[in-house]
Amino acid sequence: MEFNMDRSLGFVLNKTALFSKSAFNEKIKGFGITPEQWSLVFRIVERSPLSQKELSECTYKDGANIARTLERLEQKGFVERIQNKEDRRSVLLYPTQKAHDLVAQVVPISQHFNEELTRGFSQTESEMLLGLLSKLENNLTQGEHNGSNE
Amino acid sequence: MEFNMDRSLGFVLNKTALFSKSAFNEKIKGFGITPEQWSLVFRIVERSPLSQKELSECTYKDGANIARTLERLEQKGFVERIQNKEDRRSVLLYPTQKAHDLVAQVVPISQHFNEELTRGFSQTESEMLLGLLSKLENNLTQGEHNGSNE
DNA sequence: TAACAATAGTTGTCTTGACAAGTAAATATT
DNA sequence: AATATTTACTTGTCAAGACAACTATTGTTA
Repeated sequence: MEFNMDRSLGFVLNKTALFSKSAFNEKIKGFGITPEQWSLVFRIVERSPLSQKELSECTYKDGANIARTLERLEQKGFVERIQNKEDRRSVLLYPTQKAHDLVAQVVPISQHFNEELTRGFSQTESEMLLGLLSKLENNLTQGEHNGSNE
Repeated sequence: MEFNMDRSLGFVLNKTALFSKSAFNEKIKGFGITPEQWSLVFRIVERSPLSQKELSECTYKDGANIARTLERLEQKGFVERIQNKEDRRSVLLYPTQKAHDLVAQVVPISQHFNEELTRGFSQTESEMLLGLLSKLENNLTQGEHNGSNE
């Protein structure tokens, strides 16, 4: 059947992403957050006040999952959710001091982690990898619009 | 705080992998399987008879998750689990005819999907991407052995 | 203005991943 | 041979992703 799964990009991509997430989780679990939670907290500190919809867009996550993860972050004291006066359907997200402290501590860890991921990479290789991943993503998101018959 | 999450490799990798998995899911959901289930069925057809442990190793998945996904695949009639006579702790996995038929149909779809992912890539770029991902994975799995102080 | 559609969030369900704890069988140790 | 350890698998729990159905609010339009 001549199909090599170990060289199948989808499979490799998924595997590598899981490895990477797991390794990053190791680095930050001491702070009481997961990698997904970290990405939300970072965005909120970076862009507050923003709505859940906006957070959903900039993290590429489903609104439903955002809602439930925010619930946990609120319980753990990283985020406050306040109803938007201008649009009472939406909620505005605010980071607590604890969130600011977290960002101050975890940003250097994230930076170091990224360096670890690309250990032994030339500057060109790092850029190339990001570039190819983004090109790949474009192929996918464009494929959503036109039919798949080509 | 000067940290660009959109150029953070871990974040980008995770996002791209999810996009890719979701797009592949679109292609195969008509067959009644998920991408993860597909990877198991393919390996079983490719390597049967094999144990859950061996399947776990070649798919890089947790034994517990393998067990539960196999349960679903068994219910759906893709796999049979038969106790190993030589080692009664372990189970040998056998594909059904339905699994063989599935592989015959989905392998071409997977191949085409991989081409779609790398649309507009030169041969060199495709190789480069796989190579860089594998280099990145090495950085992670080596990091498990020595300390993180370097 | 009343009916309708669109939007922001929430809740439910299923699948998967990570991880811990458990069982049963095989292997190693004494 | 009896005890301990390791191994293969199972089960439970939580976080998360995908997706559908739902509520409340806002926007549109007839």
